[in-house]
Amino acid sequence: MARTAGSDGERTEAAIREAAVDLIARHGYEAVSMRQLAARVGVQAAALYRYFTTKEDLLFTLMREHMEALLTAWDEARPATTEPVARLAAFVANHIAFHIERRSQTHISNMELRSLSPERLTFILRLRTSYEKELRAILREGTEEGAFDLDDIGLAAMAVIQMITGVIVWFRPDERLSVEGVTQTYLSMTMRLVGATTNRETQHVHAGTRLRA
Amino acid sequence: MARTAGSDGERTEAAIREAAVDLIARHGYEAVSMRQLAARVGVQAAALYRYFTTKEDLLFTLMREHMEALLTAWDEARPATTEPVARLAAFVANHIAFHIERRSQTHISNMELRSLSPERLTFILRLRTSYEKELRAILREGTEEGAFDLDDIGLAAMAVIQMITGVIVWFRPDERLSVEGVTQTYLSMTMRLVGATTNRETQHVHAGTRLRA
DNA sequence: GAATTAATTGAACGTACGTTTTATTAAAGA
DNA sequence: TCTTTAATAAAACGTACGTTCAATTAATTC
Repeated sequence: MARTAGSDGERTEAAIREAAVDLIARHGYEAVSMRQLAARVGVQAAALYRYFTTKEDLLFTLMREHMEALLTAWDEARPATTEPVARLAAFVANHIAFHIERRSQTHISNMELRSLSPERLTFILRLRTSYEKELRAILREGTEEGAFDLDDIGLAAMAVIQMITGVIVWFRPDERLSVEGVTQTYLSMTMRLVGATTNRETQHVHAGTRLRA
Repeated sequence: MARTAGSDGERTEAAIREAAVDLIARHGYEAVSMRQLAARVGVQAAALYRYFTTKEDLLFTLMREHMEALLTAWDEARPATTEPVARLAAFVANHIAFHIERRSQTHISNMELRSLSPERLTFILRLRTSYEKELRAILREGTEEGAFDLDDIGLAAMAVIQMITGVIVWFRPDERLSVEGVTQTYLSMTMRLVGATTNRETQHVHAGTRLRA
């Protein structure tokens, strides 16, 4: 046997990615063998190496694309307004929507970092940091404007990220809760957490507005 | 060679546990080999099997004892009062103190669940659930009494747990922040999150949550 | 329709793993 | 002191892993 009838590189590569995301999210990177992955795709293990030079290269590709997609999603969802509460709400809503839609990829990006080589780990962490910076900027500027009430911006940012990312640990789309309902609840918890001034728009919003660095 | 001079079963077992916690937390369960672990202990791999029947048995033992220790710690820290804010504050403070003190074990219990057999996984998850029930009870009763303002108890409980467990992801004891400072900040974020009635009770909080020495 | 390129198979390589077995020595008990 | 028990080493077993290589067939190009 050799090349099979109807074989197509693009389709095979897509099938590999899809199967890898599912298997790795379910069993963990180290627990999934190349033979197991190949079997799921319907191909021999050797065929995988036409698309990814090593197993780690496959993992890295999945992670990089996930992180880049997250940054892109936020770039597109980012609101024009400078109003802190609206910006924070947009960030949280986008984060939750993205993570629910891509549960498996997120799980991988959170759990399998230690299987990356040092250079690749650094690369992924840089992407993650630049995403977290977005939240910190919102919280910092909102605090400066008096819309939020925070002592420690970095600490609050970590708390918010942990809280809203935690959704994927327990939330299942088919349950009593809708995505919208969960998002609403998390939005209100977030606003309380950061001490957002409620309902009435803050009068002094524009007083101290500055451009971000 | 055979039994070595000064060898002692109890000391060896303790050394195995200690080395295993450190190595597994650092590299992951699957990435740590029995030979690597044995080398760290200063012993041959075969010697490990005198203390743990399999590699998974070792992992399970570490996890079970960690979860039981967590429940015991809360049992001892549980305040006599029924005052909701004080109870919640005690829970959060104990949780953070415990998790900072046992970073590596917590990391293992959170990350390596999928390496357990189904029965053992169920066992560990049962312990975890019974711990989370404690928090839910506090939030439910506090809400009924009007001390908290929550729509969805279960959802709020998950959010709080995720937030306060997240401390171990980034907190390092030797940094600008002290354990006490971090605990205080998380306490106030938690109280806001659950919509606790403020100020008067807040002072009560501070009085009731002195950290155990 | 011949030549070239794309896609895959099947077999193999070397290595590392968890675990078992057997032998051997140290310590404890009689 | 002699016997028993505790603690370990050393070697081996079978297996599964990531990866490579050569051969082979399908699709595309000229």
